[in-house]
Amino acid sequence: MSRTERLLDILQILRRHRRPVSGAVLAQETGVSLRTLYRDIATLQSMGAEIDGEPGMGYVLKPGFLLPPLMLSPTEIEALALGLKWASQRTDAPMGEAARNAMAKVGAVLPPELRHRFEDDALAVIPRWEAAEREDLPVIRQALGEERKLLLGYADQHGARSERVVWPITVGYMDATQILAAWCELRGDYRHFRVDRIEHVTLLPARMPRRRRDLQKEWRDTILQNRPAAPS
Amino acid sequence: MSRTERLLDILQILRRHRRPVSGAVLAQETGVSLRTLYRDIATLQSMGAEIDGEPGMGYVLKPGFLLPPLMLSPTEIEALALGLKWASQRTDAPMGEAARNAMAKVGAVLPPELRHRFEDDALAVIPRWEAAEREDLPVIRQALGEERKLLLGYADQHGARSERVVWPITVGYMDATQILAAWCELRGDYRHFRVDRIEHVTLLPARMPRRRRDLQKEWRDTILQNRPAAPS
DNA sequence: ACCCTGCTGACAAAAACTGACAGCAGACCA
DNA sequence: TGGTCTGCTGTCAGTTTTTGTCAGCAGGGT
Repeated sequence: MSRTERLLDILQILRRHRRPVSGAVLAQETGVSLRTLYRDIATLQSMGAEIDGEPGMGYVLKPGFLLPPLMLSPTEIEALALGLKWASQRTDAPMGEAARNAMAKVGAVLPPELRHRFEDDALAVIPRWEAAEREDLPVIRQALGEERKLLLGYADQHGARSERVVWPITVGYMDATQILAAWCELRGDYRHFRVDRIEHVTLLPARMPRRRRDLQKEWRDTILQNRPAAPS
Repeated sequence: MSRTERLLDILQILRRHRRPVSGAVLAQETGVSLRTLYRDIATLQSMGAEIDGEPGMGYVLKPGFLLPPLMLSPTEIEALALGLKWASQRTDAPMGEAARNAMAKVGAVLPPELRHRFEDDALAVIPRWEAAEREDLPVIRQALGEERKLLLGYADQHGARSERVVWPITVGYMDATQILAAWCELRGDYRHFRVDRIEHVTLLPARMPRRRRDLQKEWRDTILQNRPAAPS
C-alpha cells in the first residue's frame, strides 16, 4: 500500500464513522504506528481536509471528498467552468454557494493562462436567450451589432411565406429551437421567428430608429406583462 | 521542491512551449537528472497526462491540465454534477462531449456512496423551463400535477390588481425571473405571470378541460408562431 | 556514419518515511 | 487533585524510496 492510498483510506474510515475516531483505531486499521498516523493527519490537513481532533476526543472529518489528481482537457475545464457558473446562478442558495466555492477551489489551482480562460466573461452563462448557430447568423449578428434592420423571408408553420422588415433584438434558444426575437414593422409589434424557418436574410442599410438595448428591455417587459406593446 | 510540485512544473513547462521540448531541457529547468526526468514523465503518463515523445524529437504535451487534489464537500460535488449535466445537455456538441468526459473522469474516482449521489437522477438538469421555488409553489405544482385550475391574485407592473382563473402549463425561468405560463380564462389566451407578482394562489376543485400536455404543446407553438391562439 | 533524442536496467548514495520512545497538553470524571 | 483517554511534537536509528551515474539499446534525420 502506497502512502497516497493510505491517506485516502484514512479519509474513508473517517467518513464511515459517525462518531469521533481515535488515532489509535485509525493507526490499527491502516496498519501503521500512531506516530505515522499523526503525520498522515497533518498531511491530509495540509491538503485541505477538514479534520478536527482534540485531546480525549478523537478525530472527526467534516463531510467532503478528496478529489485525486485528474487530467482534464481545456474544453473539459471550460465545460466545468460553464456548468459551475450556471449552477452558481441558480436561486437555490445552498447549491449556488457550493458552486461558487467549487469554482474558487478549482480556480485557485489553475495556472494563469487557464485561469483566465476559466474566469473569462465570454464563458459566462449566456442568458436564457442564447446565441444560436446558423449559416446566416453572421448577417443577423452583424445587424444586431450595427443595430440595422433586416429583411427576412419567412415561412410560418403552415408554409405561408412572407417578407418582413424587422429590428433584431436577440437571438437565442427556447428548448432546442433557435429563435430570433425582433420588432416586426409589418405587424407593428414584437415577434419571434424560428431561425430554421427563415428562408433568407438580407442586411438593410437603414439603421433601427431605436437602440437595441432599449428594445430588448421593452421586449422582455412585454413578455413578462403577457401583452405586446407598441414602441413609444 | 517536492516531487508533486516538480511534476506540475514539468506540465507547465511543456504547456509553455509550442514546439517539442527535449528531456535535457526539462531536466535542466526542473533541476533534476535526465534519468529522473524520464521517471517523472513515466509517472505523469501513468496519471493520465498525454505526453508524446519520440527519439530525436522531444516531448509534446497534448493540451490539458492536471487538476491537483481538491477537497470538496458533498454539496460542492453535487454542484459539480449538476453543472456538468447542464453543460452536457447543451446543443453545442463539443462542449457537451467535454462535459460528459469530465463527468466520467470525476465519477470514476468517487467512492460508491458519493458516486451514487453524483449520478442521482434527482440531480438531472430540469428542462429550460425549470421548477421555480416559492412558498406557494407546492400549490401551483399540485395544480400542475392534478391538472386543476388555479385562482390567481395578480398585481401587474403598474400595481393593478386582478383575479384570474388559469390553467397552469408550466413553471420556469426566464433569465432570473420566475414565471408561470398558463391559459387565462379572463383573457381567453395564453399569458405569462411573474411568480413574484402573484399575491395569492388558490387551488380550485375544477379540473382543466384540456390535458396540460396538449396545452403545453400548443403554448409552445403559439410562442414560436409569434401570435397567441385560442384553444380549439 | 554521425548527431540528437527517448528509453531502461543496475547500483550506490541521498533523501524521505517509519516506529519506538519521551514528554507536553487538553478534556472529562471521580 | 489524580487518573484515564486522547492529541501532539521532537528525536533518532532503521527501513524504504528516490535520485544520479553509468551503460547500453533504439528511432529519426541528414
